[in-house]
Amino acid sequence: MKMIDDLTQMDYPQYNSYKDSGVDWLGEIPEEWHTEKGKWLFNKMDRPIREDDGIVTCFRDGEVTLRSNRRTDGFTNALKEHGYQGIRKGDLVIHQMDAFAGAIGVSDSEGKSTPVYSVCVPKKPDQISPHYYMYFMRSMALRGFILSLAKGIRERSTDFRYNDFAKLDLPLPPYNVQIKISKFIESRTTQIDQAITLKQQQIAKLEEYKQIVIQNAVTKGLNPDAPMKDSDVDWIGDIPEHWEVKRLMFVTENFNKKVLGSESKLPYLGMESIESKTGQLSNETSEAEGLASYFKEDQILFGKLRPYLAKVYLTTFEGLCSTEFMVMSVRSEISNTFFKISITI
DNA sequence: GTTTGTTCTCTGGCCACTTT
DNA sequence: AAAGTGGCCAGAGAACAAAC
Repeated sequence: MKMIDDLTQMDYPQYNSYKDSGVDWLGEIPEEWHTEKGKWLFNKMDRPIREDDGIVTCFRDGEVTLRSNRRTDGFTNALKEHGYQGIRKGDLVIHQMDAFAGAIGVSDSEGKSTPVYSVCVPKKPDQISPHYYMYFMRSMALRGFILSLAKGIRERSTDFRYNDFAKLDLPLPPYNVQIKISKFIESRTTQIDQAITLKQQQIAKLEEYKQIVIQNAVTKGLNPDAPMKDSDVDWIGDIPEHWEVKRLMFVTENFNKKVLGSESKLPYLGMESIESKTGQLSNETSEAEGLASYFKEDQILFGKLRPYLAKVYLTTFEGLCSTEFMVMSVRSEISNTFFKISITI
């Protein structure tokens, strides 16, 4: 928790005075900043390609790099590479079709790309930082700004081309401030990413520990000092002395009643209704069609299909389920919940 | 320049056929 | 009739290509 607090403590410097930018969607900006149209800031390039250029892709996470740096397949490949253009390191690349989803970035590679990218270069390199505008535009994109400019009706394709960019009023902080802002974002996001990685490792460890706790409890009991004996079953190993090993067939009954779904009003559970591993019931109960299996309260449903998904559910009501579930009644001397946990792991 | 269509991958889920 | 085996399918997500 401490780490999160540290990271989210705001320590942004405040400016002494702000002014109205004169642009609706920008609101107030610091006194010493200006605004400029995109076309004043960047030129759209259209470079010829070179012989040994590799293909550069602008990804939605903002990385602009040679394809070969990320993966080798999964791309749609051009047959003729019609209209391909050159890209240089440091170019600001705006993906006309995917900008709305964040595909805007500064290239770290040299190469060629599809013509749907707007490849931009600062008009005055000593006054304009591509990185600052990359962060600015990505932030706008991810907040839905570009989507809001959409003129078309197609769902996952919002055109955002250089001309649209050219018409936008953008903030223009002094150059050294642009650099500062970019550096700040970079170091902050790196820190946050590191924190995320750390947390994920901790979560993974805890998950593993949870499994061990459960597994030990169901296979070895709660008393660590209890005398053990060999269960004579390879995959179980030692068990407490006073335990027995029984085949599933002796503790459960395969309860198998098939019903035509259309003849019943009972709620129906499909495979998708039970969450993997956790055995949680999602609220999606639906109408049964065709043949279904019938179950009563307090029975165990075990997903037979792709059993590694570990879909196990202890029923709390009467209903129908997909025939891909095995319906089992647990004999009275065994605890339902214990059984459920045992077969889930 | 615009718009519409492709291609691939991944994931989760259903179904049919053969064998016990 | 249950169990085992493999194929099929749909939908979402990604990243474009190419035809107008």
